[in-house]
Amino acid sequence: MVRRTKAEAEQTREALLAAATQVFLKRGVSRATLHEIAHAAGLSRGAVHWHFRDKLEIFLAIQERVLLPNEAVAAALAARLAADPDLDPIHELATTVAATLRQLEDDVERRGILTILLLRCEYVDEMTFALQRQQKADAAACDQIKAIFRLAATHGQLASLWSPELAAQALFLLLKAMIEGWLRAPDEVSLVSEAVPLITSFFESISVL
Amino acid sequence: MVRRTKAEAEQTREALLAAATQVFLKRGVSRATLHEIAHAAGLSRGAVHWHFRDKLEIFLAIQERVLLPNEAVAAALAARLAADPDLDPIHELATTVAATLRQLEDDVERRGILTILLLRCEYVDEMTFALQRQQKADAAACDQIKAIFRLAATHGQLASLWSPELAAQALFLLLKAMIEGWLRAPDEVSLVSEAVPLITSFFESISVL
DNA sequence: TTATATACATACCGATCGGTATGTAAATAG
DNA sequence: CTATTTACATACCGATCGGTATGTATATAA
Repeated sequence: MVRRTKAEAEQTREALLAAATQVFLKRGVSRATLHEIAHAAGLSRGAVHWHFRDKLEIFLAIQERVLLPNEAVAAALAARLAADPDLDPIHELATTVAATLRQLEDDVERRGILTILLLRCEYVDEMTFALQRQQKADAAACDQIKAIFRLAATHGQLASLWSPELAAQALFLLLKAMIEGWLRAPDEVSLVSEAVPLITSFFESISVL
Repeated sequence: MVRRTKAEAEQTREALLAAATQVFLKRGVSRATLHEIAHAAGLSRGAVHWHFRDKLEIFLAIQERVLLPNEAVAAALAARLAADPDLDPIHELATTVAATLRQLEDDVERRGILTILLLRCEYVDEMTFALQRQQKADAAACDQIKAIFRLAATHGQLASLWSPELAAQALFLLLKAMIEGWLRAPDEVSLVSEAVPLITSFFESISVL
């Protein structure tokens, strides 16, 4: 067989990850075979074992390629507020949420990976590490949203019914559940058109008029 | 081996289902072996194959033993309102949600099964049927909650910001996400103490004062 | 009481899969 | 230009697992 250059080798590594994503999606992580992954990439198991120690390493490499939805919201929001600290925090939060949902809806690869994380993976033994990672990321994102709402509360923008922590928790949970519902119903539901009215009502409902 | 009476045979069937639940929880549905299940029940694979065609049949039998959380809320609520149609629908809904959460928190077996459905199962090939069943149950439950809020709206109890459908959807999603978060964090979180304040704020927030 | 069906346990078998050892041609280092 | 390493492909091997066939003692029907 022809030996490849370093650049070509990197390409085959990418091809293996892309193939593994498809195989994980179609067959689930457990049933996915190293041979299936190699074959889907037009390669042999030798290539797989050269680039990755085992299936877990492939899975983790794929997982690290995506931000969880709430993570993405928190990251985008932090970037915006860092660029212009005078922006209205709640307004920016609402805008960022909508923008993140719009981006997500069109990103087929991210949707695939998130589907794998949610519906094609059994979090057991070595895989529990992956779940812990997701939980930490979610907790961090929720904390960032809480900070935003605390800021909003000091500006008197939050209705008295909602503590900043409770409002953040609610938004976090709504986002999570909406996206999970979308991932569960392939092609039946439009994420943005279902989610935006709901978060709009939510933001109006927790805001001081 | 001693042949059992019909009643004893039914007991071993139950023992196999209980053992399978534990094995699914610890090892995930995919990795769970028929031998593991049999061994956990103190039996042999012969017993498993006598009572069940294959692992899928065991899984489906276990799945049918539980109501999904939102299903349980809808069912309990329907029973209450059937018994006394003059009850205040929103108040009963809030009460039923809290009661259902309380029940769920103490029911170790249900928690285990729900954990399997959420985190120990890859919904692929034959398993997609199980996911479809869950989706249908969720949709039905959401529809029942919508009906409650429509009723409340006709009584003028719903704040104008929230359409009955949107309010139902929001409650449905909040419940779902809270319970999923609880299932993901074994023993770290108390479901009731985290969830009740949130749904309380939610109900106050969507209600007309 | 006897025949049959039941409720399992045991044994065998073929398929599959991952790890590893090995082969090999080309890239790259010297 | 040669030696070595790289980037794979191929081959072998042992473990595992599910299906099935078979054994068997007892409950139950007649």
